Amino acid sequence: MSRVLIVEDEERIASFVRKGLTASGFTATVVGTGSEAVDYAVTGGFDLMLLDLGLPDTDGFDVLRRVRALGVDIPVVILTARDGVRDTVTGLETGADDYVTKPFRFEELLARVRLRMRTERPGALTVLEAGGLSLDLRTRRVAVDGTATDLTAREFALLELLMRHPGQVLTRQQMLSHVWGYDHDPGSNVVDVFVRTLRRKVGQERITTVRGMGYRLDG
Amino acid sequence: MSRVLIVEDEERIASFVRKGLTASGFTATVVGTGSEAVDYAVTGGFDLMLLDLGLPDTDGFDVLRRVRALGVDIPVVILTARDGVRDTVTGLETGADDYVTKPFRFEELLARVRLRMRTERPGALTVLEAGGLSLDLRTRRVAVDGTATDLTAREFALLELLMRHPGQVLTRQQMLSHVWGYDHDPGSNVVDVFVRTLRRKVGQERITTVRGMGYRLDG
DNA sequence: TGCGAAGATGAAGGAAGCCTCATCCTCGTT
DNA sequence: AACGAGGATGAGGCTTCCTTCATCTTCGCA
Repeated sequence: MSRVLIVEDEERIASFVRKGLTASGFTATVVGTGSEAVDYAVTGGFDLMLLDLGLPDTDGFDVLRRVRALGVDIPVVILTARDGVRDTVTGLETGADDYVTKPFRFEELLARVRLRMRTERPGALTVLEAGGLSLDLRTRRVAVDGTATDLTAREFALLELLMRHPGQVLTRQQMLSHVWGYDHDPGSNVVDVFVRTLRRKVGQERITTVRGMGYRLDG
Repeated sequence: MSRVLIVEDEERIASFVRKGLTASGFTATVVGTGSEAVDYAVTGGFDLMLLDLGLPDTDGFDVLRRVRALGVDIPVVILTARDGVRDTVTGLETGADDYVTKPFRFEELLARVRLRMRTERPGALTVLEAGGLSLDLRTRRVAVDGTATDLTAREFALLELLMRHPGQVLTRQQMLSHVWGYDHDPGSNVVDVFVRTLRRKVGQERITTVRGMGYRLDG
C-alpha cells in the first residue's frame, strides 16, 4: 500500500484529496503546516508528497528545499494556484517532480500521483474491461461489445470512474468531485445529463439507477 | 533503423504514408496487393506492417490470417475506413495490434506505429526541448522559458511537428499533411493562421518565415 | 523605386462540447 | 390511487476551438 503525505492547510481541499486517495487505494496523511510537513517527510514511510504552496507558516518552496536538503528524495507533486504559473517553474527547479494547478479535478491529481509514484509497477493497467465495455486509457478508445464508439473528454472521464468501480454504487457527489472537481456546484444535474448520454452511447442497460443513492455500472 | 511494410493500393495514401515515415526515420516499403504483402512479410526484415483492408485482390483479413499462420508475428496496424468500425473488431480478433481509421492525420498514424513497434526502446522520448521551449508529450504541457502556457490540440500538434525538426524548414504542405491530414484542402491558409497564434504564445522570434519555402523553428 | 507574389492579420462563421434550466416521468410510500 | 421526491429528458445558451475569408503588409526582384 502506497503512502501519500498531503501538505495542505485548507480543510476542504485536504479532505477532498484524502478521501479520494483513500478510495483509490492509497494511505493518506494530512498535515497543515510546513514544519509538520518536514517532520513527517523526514520521519519517512511516505512514497509521495503532495505539497500545497500556500501554507500559513512557511513558504512551500522552503519546505521542499529543507526536505531535499535532509536527503529525502521521494517524489513531490506541487499544488499551486492557476495563475501562479511562475511558481511551477521555481518548484520544478527546486526539486519537485510535477505540479497540479488549482482548482483541479481529482482524476487529474490522481493521474499525477500515479505517474510520479516510483513504486508504480511498470506494466500498469491501461485497459479497463467490464460488462462488454472496454476502455483503453492509453489510446483513449472505447469499445462496446467490440464496436468502437466515440466519447468526449467528460464522458470518457465519467465512464472511466464507473469502470474503476464496477458493480458499486457511486453517488452524484462522488462523480462530481472526481470528474468535475471539488469546487463544482453541488446542486447541478450535470451528472444526470452525462449519465444519459453515456447510456445512449454504451447501452442503456449497463448503467443502473439506484434511487436515492446514485448510479452503478454493472460489471 | 526500423523497417515498415506498407500494404496499400491507393497511390495517394501510400505515398503520403511512405514519405512521412521516411521523414520520421523509418525505412518504408510499399506493396499494393495482398499476395505481395504476404510474400514481403514472410521474407522478413520488417518490424511492423501497415495493412489497408480495402485491397483489390484479397481481403485484408485474409492477408493478416495467412501472415500469422506462417508464423510471422510482427506488429500489424490496420488502416480502415471510418465507418468500417466492425472491421476493427474483426481485425483485432484476427491478430492485428492496432488500427487507424481513414482519413487520418499522419501524426495519428505515427503515434500508433511508434506505440506498437516492439523494438521501441522503453524509455522513449517524452519531452522535446528546443530554443527555450519545452514540450511534454506525455502530460501535454508546454513551457516557454520555463513559464507554462496553454495550447489547443492543433497548436500542440503543430508545435510538436516543428520541434521534431528544429532548425529545419517545413513547407506548408508538410505541415498540412502531418497535422491536418492527407485529404485537407491544399489551398487553405490554416497553417499561416496557426503559425500566428503559435508565435503569439511561444514568442514571435522563435518561428522564422522562410519566404517561398515555409517556416522554421529556431533551435 | 515600384510592382506582384507571398505572408500577416483581424474578424467572423460554424461546429463541438459542456452545462443549466424547465418540464415531464416514475418510483415508492401513504 | 394519489402525492411528492428523485430521476429523465430536450432544448437552448455559452464557450472554445477551428477554419475561412477579405484585407493589409512586406519582401524580393525588375
